[in-house]
Amino acid sequence: MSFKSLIDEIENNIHKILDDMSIFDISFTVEPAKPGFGDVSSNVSFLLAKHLKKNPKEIADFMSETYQKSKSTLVSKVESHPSGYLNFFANWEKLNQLILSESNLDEFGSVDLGKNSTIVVEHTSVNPNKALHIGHIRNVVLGDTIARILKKSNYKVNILNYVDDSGLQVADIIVGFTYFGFSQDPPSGKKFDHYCGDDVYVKTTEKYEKDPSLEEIRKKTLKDLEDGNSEIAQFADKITRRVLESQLETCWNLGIYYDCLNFESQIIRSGLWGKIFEKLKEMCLIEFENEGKNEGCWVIRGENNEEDKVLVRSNGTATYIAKDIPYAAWKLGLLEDPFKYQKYEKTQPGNHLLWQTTLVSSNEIKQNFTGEKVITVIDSRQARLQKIITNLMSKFKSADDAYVHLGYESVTLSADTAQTLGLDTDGKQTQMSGRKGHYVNADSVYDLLKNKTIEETRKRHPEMSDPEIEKISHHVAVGTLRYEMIKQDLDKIIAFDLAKSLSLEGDTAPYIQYSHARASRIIEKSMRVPSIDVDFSLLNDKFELDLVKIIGLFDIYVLDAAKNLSPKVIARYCHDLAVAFSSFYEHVKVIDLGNEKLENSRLCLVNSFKLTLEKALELLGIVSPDKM
RNA sequence: GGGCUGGUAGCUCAGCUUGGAUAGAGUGCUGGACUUCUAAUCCAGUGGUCGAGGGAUCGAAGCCCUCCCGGCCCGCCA
Repeated sequence: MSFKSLIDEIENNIHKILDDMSIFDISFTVEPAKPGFGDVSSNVSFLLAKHLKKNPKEIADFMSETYQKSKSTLVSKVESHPSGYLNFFANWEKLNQLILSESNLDEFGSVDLGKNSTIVVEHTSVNPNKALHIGHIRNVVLGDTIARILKKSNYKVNILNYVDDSGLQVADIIVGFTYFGFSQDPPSGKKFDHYCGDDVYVKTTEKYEKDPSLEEIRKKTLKDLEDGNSEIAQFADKITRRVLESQLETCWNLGIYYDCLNFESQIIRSGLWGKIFEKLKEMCLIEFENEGKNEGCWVIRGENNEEDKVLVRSNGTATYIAKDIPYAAWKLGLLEDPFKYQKYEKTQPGNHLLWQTTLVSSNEIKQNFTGEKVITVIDSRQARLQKIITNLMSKFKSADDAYVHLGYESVTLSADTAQTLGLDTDGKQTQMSGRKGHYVNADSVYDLLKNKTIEETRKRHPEMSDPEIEKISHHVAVGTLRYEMIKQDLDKIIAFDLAKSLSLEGDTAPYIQYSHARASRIIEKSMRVPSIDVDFSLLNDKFELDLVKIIGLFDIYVLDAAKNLSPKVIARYCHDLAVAFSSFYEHVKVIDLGNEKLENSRLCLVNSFKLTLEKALELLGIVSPDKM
């Protein structure tokens, strides 16, 4: 609750006033005020202006006068602004106590949007034929952050990673291994996923371009992959699992964990498609074409001028999108589960239990990773296909929002970074391409960031041990990378620039983490345990109250982020918190004041800030170091 | 051609869902603050026809329409 308590009080009082006037159908806002306009503002006068045919200022005068008579515990003053706004000033002594006490609770910032319902978040889902590049990281970080925010909002979250182990991209590296003589062992020091992506995949696809006749081999390999008993499929399974393991190392290093790995090959072999196909026919969601260009195919009719989409070819085989339909339905729990479950071979850091589907027998008890709602994180280039699936699922589930495609714009290479990769893009940003080898590996960006941070940390702390520097630098590097991936809106392209991404100043994770380190240091140097049994009336200057206020807004932003599936809301909140604290830090001394009561009150505030920032950063998967 | 999407300060972006006060950050540039709880910081200044035009409104960056510019998608490929 916290700051929300103040808002609720005002909202209730205004409602009562309106009730007395017999006005019931007005949805006014009561929001945290802009700086310089009190603590909370309401636009109620503007809305009444229409209703009562008076000007907003007159109404605001009337409202503020009437409001004085209301029962107030957290409001100290109401003012009507000449513009027509109604501005409220808080009783800070009481609000300080309320906010700072609550911020000490573990569940501070939690909201109950989910009512403990189950939701599936699927993310990552990178073809297991290459290493993750910086574009994949946007997906991974976005998905992981959303999952964290939803957990904080009282959803039970099942996090899935869909492993497309039977597609064309996998076929390509298998062709490389079986026909072009690539060794199964990478050069020493190179991760297996990097080797498959940088060498086998890129060089194999180069060969196709020179010799189009190789297309036959490619097609045949792809077909063999779908038949689980073929030698090729078994070999591919071995290879893709090695790549997957390398990819997971990258994700785990960034603090990203999963609940279950789902394999496309198993979905294909499970026979789920056949069941869905029958259901689609029964429900008349697809049509058989007797003539025209799609003669002999089953299609989904296109909406608003869009082309029809073929689901089943005239030769009876299913297309790519058709494979996604049973999986989507499975995630929503609409199909009888054909899978058994095993623990993944490797343990995730922090002992987060990781399961995987299997079609062979398993001694483990049956698991359930489906959800009442499903969020699938895929970049917006797939928006059209995802829209088709969303439509189908809304028919199956009779709910419009059961299946959500969470789309986001891609990460491109800035002109400068493209140039360092040897590409001339005429001064423009350019799309990454795994096939062509035009990308920046996630692992290498992490390494660069970490090395730079090690250097910076060593400069500041010559006394620090190497393992400690290493640990701090890891958290800062991960934080920097994660923050860059979510701080802007999902519909903005990120033009990744290697040089600029190494900045550790300004609106970056290190700036935010640094504010936490400063707060920790104050507490450490005080040689005291912060308490909430302090005199809250002593916290009364602008820098102190600004900080209390923003601490109190945590749950409001969590709710906003969860409702709108918008992690950048939390990123901005963390930044705002850090700005408020940095400003406080420069202007307000906390220890060695010679006034123990005041020191204790300020220490309580510093500790509240520290605890709240830790919780907020945790939602972004960013660790808060005590020193840096 | 159709569908989706972006256009706000030199650059990168908030604000738009729910119209109202003075359009905010970061970065850049200029200047100032470290014997002090860590300068990965703070403070001040600089910088805006909110892509263009029209419409409804007492009131538009925001809503509606048209247009311009950029990006992505549109296979019986995956």
